[in-house]
Parts: sequence; C-alpha cells; structure tokens
Amino acid sequence: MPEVPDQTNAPARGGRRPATTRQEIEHVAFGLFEDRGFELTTVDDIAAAAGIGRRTFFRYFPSKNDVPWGDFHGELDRMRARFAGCPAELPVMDALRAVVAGFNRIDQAEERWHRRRMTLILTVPALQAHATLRYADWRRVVAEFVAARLALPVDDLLPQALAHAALGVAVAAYERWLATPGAGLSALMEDALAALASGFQVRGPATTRTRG
Amino acid sequence: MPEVPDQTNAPARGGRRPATTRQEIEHVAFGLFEDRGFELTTVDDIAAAAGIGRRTFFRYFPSKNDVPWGDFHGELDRMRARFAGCPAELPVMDALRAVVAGFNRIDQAEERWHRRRMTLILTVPALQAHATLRYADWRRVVAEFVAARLALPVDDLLPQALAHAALGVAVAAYERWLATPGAGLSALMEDALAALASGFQVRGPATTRTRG
DNA sequence: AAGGTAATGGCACCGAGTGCCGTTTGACAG
DNA sequence: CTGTCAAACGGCACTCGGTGCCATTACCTT
Repeated sequence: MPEVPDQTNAPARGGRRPATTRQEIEHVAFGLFEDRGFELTTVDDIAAAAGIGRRTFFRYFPSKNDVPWGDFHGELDRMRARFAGCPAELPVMDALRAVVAGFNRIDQAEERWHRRRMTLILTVPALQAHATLRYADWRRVVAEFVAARLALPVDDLLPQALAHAALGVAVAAYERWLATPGAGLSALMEDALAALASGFQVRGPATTRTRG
Repeated sequence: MPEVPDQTNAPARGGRRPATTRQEIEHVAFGLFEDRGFELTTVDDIAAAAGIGRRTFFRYFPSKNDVPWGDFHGELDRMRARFAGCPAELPVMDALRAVVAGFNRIDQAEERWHRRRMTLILTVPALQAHATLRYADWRRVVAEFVAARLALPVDDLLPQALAHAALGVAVAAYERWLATPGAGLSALMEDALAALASGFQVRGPATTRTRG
C-alpha cells in the first residue's frame, strides 16, 4: 500500500503510472516563485500550474518548504561515499575540506539553477528555518565520519561541535557566493574551511584569501 | 496607536492596562507543553489556560514558536555589551570564548528552567527550525564584533564564517549539556570554543577535556 | 463627567497540511 | 478479451497557525 508515487525507475509491478515527477513540479514551482515570490505562491497555484491536484502535490513533497531541496537525501549518500573513499592517512581536517569542497563543486551548466535554489533557501525566512532540519542530516554525515576517525561516540562533543562548525562555515561560504556574482563556490568553500582548520587565527585584516 | 501590549515598565499615559504579561503566558504554556507536548498544545489551549483570547495571545507572541524565547532581544543587548567591554588587547578568539561562555553562564536557580527552555528548542523540530531565525541575530552580534576587530566589512567571509562556526559549537555544547545530566554548561561551552580556536587539531581519541 | 488612548477579544478569512475514500489507470493472469 | 489487483490520483472535510478588521472595555487626564 504505497503512499508515495514511485520515484525510482523500478519496473512497477502494477498500478497506475505517476502523472508527473518531483523534478517537473519543482520546475513549475520555481517559475512561480520567481514571478510572485515564495510566500505569495500557494500550493494550489503550484498544483494547478503542474496540472495535478493539491492533494497529489503533497504526495510528491512533504511540504511546500521541501520543494527547493531536490534529492538531498541522495546527495548526502554521495557525500558519505566521498568520506568513505578518503585514505586513512589523510588528516581529518584535510579530508573534511576535500570532501565538502568537492561535494559542493557544481558544473557550469547547473550553476545558474543551483544559485536559484540556494537563493531561495538562504533568503526566504520560512526556508532558512526549514533548512535546519535538512542540515541536521548533513551534520550527521560529517559527525559520523569524524567520530569514526577519532574513535569517539558520534554524539560526543568533539564530532558534534566540528560538524556544527563545518556546516556553519559552509553556509557562510554559500552566502558569500550568492552575494558576489563572479565568485567561485569551491574557492570560497575552501577558504572558509581553511579558516576553520586554522582556528581562525588570522594575523591581520588582509588575511582572507581570494582566489579564482 | 500601539499594536502590542506594553512590555516596558513605562508610566503608560493612558488606556487600558495589559491583562497579563509575556512571562505569565510563557509559564502557562510551558506547563501545557510538558503535559501534552508542544505539537499537541494548540494556541487556543494556551490562551484559554492563560485566561485571554486567542487573538490576544498573538499580541504577546508573534508565533507559537516564539514562546520559549523569552526576552532574547534583550539578552543579545547584554551580549553586545560584553563584547564592547572587552579590552582591545584581548585576542579575538579569546574575547569570543570569554563572552560566549560568560553569556551562557546561568545561575543555579534558573538552571532547571533554562534546561526546559532549551530542551524544547533543541528537540522539537518546529522549534529547531524556528531557532534559526533567532540564531541569525546572535550571529550578527558576533560577526559585528569580529568585523570591527579585524577591520573587515561585516558581511565578509571571515567574520561571517566565524560567527556561523561559533554558533555551531555553542549549539553543540548545549546539546551535550542537555544529554548529560550532571554537566556544567560553561565548561562544555569553553571546551567547544577551545576546540574551535585550536582548529580542531586534535592529537588523538582522548583529547576531549572534561571538567567540573 | 468627558475625551482620548491602549488593550482586549470576537469574527471572518487564508493557507499549510492530513485523513479518508472513492475513482482512475495501468499490469498481469486466466 | 475480461477480471483482478495494485498503485496513483484527487476531491472533501477538517485542524491549526496566523492576520485584518473592528467594536468593546478599561484606564488616565482634564
């Protein structure tokens, strides 16, 4: 007794076929968000524009706030895999920087799209708030890696603090990226993580690197 | 034409007197939250229990989610003052640790109350999410201090990253505090901020300090 | 007593989200 | 071709948070 339209490419043993996809609804929704803004776009609007019933919308997305998140769960799996692929000799902070920066490397084609996504998430208050719940999963991935490396419990202060801090600087990098039209996300991300790894022991006003 | 009941102790030039206070509603609400849980307590319940109209509740609190936050705005002013009171010779990270740890020092009498507050904020999903909006103000206070000290724009990567990171480790400390019955918040907070200042350059599994 | 002002609280309304349930659409078996 | 089962659809009704509007109440001042 499935509750949710089949998002996998599984053969589907029987039953009616999904009328649309998450991605399709997402696209439609983004169009509306940019016209009227997120708050002024109702779920009815989205459903109507996507040609589905309001009730069906909620089978594809648990909430309106989840629309901009795409397949975040799947992306976290990718990040977990990156951590798993790190050589054991690589120091924790180096691995962290490599993985997080690599994870957030986006190719030219999707950059524009990703900017729109992140602009929404980081500027609309309701989405800023909602993001916290998603970030928790991100942090968990980091904390698990750190804890494993340091042979500590996941919920120990150190892995948790580091996960929280890493998330923080990553978000700061994103915000900076959105604020500066020409900036490269990876570079900002590396700068932010480098600052974190150095304990923010900056030596003066002109210490912030700025790279291509 | 005031929209909000007078929370100051101002003489009140005329007009009807407020029927209650934020604090009073807060107390009543906390009682209900602990009985039925946050989600299962409706605003009507709170209003009824407080002996006010539902509409009036929303004049005291912008939302149900704001109930556990008390006078956070005022507390941030106190934190700002602490930063301002830091001697200029004190290195940024030292000042940060001193201020944040000091800011979160709570006296014995209020500890129990504060725990309830934070348990709600850090465990109820809706409140976890909502907290982000409050944290933004907290971060701003930190970022402004750091930016001033380093002679950088507030929205530069470095102050923002540090503010985000500091918030992160502070939250981690709080979570740890809630998880460990006997723990002292200040000690955890200092440990977390020390780890941050050291760039998490831990030397092995047994590095986490545990103090009084 | 009169007038101004501020707080109250009822009412109607909107939008998000959920449970329920009948309907539609397909795949597969006979 | 037909019956059956499974899955997706979508309408309906309902709850709850939140807001705009506005008449009413209570207090202070003159």
